[in-house]
Amino acid sequence: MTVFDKIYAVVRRIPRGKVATYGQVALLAGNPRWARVVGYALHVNPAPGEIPCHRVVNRDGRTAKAFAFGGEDMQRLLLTQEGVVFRADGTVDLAACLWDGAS
DNA sequence: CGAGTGACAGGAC
DNA sequence: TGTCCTGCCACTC
Repeated sequence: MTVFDKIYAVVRRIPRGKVATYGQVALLAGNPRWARVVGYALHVNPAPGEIPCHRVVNRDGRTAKAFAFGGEDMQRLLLTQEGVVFRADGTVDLAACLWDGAS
């Protein structure tokens, strides 16, 4: 069980309509210092159809610019379709849609 | 094997 | 309030 596997497992647990921050995923994966690794893990993203990487945003609720599976608009669209609330500035309303990790 | 880089976070200035 | 600097882990050159 590598760190990547843990990260993927956590990301896969993110329920539909909710989002998690890199720090949150890193913490659930076992170590809060793995935020960068989380980013790298999602960057390589071996299973785009299985790992909802679009549900992972930075601590500001802003989506990553270097998104590789369809662009920022695609990520925003996918999240919106799942019920995630976006603010006017294009950021996710973390106060309402942040995954608590209890699921 | 050593150095550099990266979808980040947190604390400091 | 906003921006800069550092720390961490894994991966590539």
